Amino acid sequence: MVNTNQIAEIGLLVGEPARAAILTALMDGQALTATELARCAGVTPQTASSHLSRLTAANLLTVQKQGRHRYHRLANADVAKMLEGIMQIAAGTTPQPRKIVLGPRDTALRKARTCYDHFAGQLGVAIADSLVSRGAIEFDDDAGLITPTGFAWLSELGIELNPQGKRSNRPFCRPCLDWSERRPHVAGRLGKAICAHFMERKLVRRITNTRALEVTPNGRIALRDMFGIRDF
Amino acid sequence: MVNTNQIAEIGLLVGEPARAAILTALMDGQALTATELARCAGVTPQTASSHLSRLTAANLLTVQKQGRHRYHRLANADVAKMLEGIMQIAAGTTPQPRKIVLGPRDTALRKARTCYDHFAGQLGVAIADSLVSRGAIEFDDDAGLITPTGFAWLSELGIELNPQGKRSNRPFCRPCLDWSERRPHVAGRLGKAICAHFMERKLVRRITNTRALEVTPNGRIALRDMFGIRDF
DNA sequence: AACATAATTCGACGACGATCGAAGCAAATC
DNA sequence: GATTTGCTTCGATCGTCGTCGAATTATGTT
Repeated sequence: MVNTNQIAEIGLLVGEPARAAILTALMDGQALTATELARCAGVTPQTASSHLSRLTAANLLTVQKQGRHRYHRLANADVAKMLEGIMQIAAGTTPQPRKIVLGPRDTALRKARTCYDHFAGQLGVAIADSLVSRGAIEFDDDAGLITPTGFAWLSELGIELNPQGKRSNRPFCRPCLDWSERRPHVAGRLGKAICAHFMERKLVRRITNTRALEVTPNGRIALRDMFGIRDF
Repeated sequence: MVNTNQIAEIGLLVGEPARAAILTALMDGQALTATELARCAGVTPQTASSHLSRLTAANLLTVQKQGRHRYHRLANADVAKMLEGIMQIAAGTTPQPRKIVLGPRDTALRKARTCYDHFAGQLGVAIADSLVSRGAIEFDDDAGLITPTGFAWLSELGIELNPQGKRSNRPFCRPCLDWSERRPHVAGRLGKAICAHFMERKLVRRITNTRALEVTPNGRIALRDMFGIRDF
């Protein structure tokens, strides 16, 4: 049984700016080294190290040794999902002052980024809209479903979903409310599959040191042909 | 755009045992007074008051004045969902020492309780299992769906769902992984509707001062007739 | 072997915040 | 009006934790 102390422990871990920065930096599913995380959290490596060991001890992160580097990543998708939930609330907390000018980095993040293992930002939302409008998926606040025709169509595009080993015989997908767009994008198995598809074929590429993504020329063509998205 | 400080702020709020206790006490959707919350968090009313004002300022709680009492409740279902997510992780954090003996209160909570607006515990899981086994709903890790036959059958039982005004034309429901049973129970609109149905007809009743529920004699009959659940 | 870099541990400092007593308000009851 | 009860504000105390400098360990490079 979960007691309140265990809950508070998790909250405490997230409730520290440096650690929150580390966790959000890892939200895109990448594995980063301790020093990289220190830099993006704005603290010294010693401090980051202490944070990382605490996060790892609590099973929020896992470490992978590779030479003299230690790569840190989120322990599993559930942790990402929890962080999503917190970000959802955090976004609504302070009606943040209407920013007049967005920094270029912010703009890039809004445009396209990864969210653990799937697309988010305007790109993520545009893909979701396209899938909904052509009846490939159906969305609700809490749930999503891939229609039979959608399943077949995605298959033709080369996006394979493997629902074997699943409790259900229908292919589900998960809507994830985008905190920048305030509209749902596709998460879950389908979101992961789409993201992987684009990554493998180098249709998108990570902008170094951010969670932001850049759509390559081939990617632009693919977005138009697959999803009818023209302005990327 | 959500920055890390906003996230840390939420974490900080949850990351304090007294506040975590307050939030979990409100997880069942009830509204409680400041002193009640103080007692169940194990702090003095002054301390609780300070916590409550912070939680309210952050829009995690809302207050409702009624005479000389101030009733506090979770601001919305999203907050409950966020807490669910945290509890999910908290449950997995420490492989808690295998409890040999459970206190009577724990047993009652495991047996049946509310989770914001729906059933949880053995009761919640049993109902979910029953719905799945008779094909009324289908579950996946992240999503759930009410089948057409399930929809009709629930209607006959007097459990009405109103999917009007919703984005989708299909009735979805949300699986919510039960932290005591480690299996999904029904949340979302359907979960709420079932819970309301049972509450209205006094088929279950709250055990005072806990989130635990008691099944009344009529409730036992209803559970058997509706869902084929015999051992409650 | 010597050196450079990644990462951790240790210790000390400083700040934030949780707590409760005392006092102050507000609303109901006598 | 006086009293009781629910709740909040203020102020002081005390712990905890985040931080970084210095030193240590580990790995890779020259």
